[in-house]
Amino acid sequence: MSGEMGMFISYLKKKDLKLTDQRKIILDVFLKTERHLSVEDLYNIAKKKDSSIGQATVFRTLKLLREADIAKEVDLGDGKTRYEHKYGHEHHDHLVCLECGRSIEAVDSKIERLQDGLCRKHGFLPQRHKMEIFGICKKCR
Amino acid sequence: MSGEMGMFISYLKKKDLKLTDQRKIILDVFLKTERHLSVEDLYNIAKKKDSSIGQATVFRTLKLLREADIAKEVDLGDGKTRYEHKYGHEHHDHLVCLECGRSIEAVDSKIERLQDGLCRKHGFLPQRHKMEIFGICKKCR
DNA sequence: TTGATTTTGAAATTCAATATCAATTATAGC
DNA sequence: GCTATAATTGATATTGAATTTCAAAATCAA
Repeated sequence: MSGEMGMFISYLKKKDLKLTDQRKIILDVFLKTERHLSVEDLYNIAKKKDSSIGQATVFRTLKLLREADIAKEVDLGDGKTRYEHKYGHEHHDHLVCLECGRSIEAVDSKIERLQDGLCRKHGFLPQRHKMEIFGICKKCR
Repeated sequence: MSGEMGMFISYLKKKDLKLTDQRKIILDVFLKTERHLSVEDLYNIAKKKDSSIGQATVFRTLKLLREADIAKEVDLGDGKTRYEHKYGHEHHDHLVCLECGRSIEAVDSKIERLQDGLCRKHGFLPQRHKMEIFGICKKCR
């Protein structure tokens, strides 16, 4: 069992929620996919494992995964909310190209540390954050 | 005439767009309002100045103002896109409280500098960015 | 095993974002 | 000022992601 599955089980226990087959399959598939997934994307992949899984469940499970700090919301500026898992990934920001739509994952641990400091200065307890820079990428310039 | 109006006129000229009464009124009202405004919010305010102004025009004008770098998109996590003007404001991030919904504007020039550096390192030309930290504010803790 | 409670999936609903289109308006060139 | 051309407008319709609904099914503590 992966660490993420353990985190999820703990989270569900804490909230008096149940561990269902659907939730297990959705998390499993989610962790194995290295992409920014919309609800529909993940639904299409999960369906292959268990054709009875519905979109609503995927939607609800992604919300739970975000609360459990296993998933991260990403906005690529196309009007759909996308998710990525945190498994095996350092913190990173997204540089989203307005020309080709591709996104680069850029890491800077200093930024995160400064963000935490900023929160502390305001007595604010951070839970998650969203950070996307939109512009033109190297190739499109 | 404010600097912003000048910026807007230049932008419109560059794009071969026209300066209309509606656009002037919408920008004027937008600059005078110190709040995070949804399209509907701004529509309701602008309507008082000129009751013939339609939502669609407000929506389209806000888009133009963002392109002209006069407006900034803000996500307060309630599913509506909001806008704030940049007039008289330093760059700032938003700390959005998940309990009470209020948002704190927090400034850290170091973060912005690091972000620019990050972009440069990836050959990326930044145009705008979105940065919101969600958590619990001082009062709600 | 039981029973209270949660979960599920199909379908319906909501609602912000966006497109449509005929009428109106801005502006460059005469 | 006029005219032609292209852009703009606002009411309305449409889209589509996000969310809710609800009866049937599944979970799990006792």
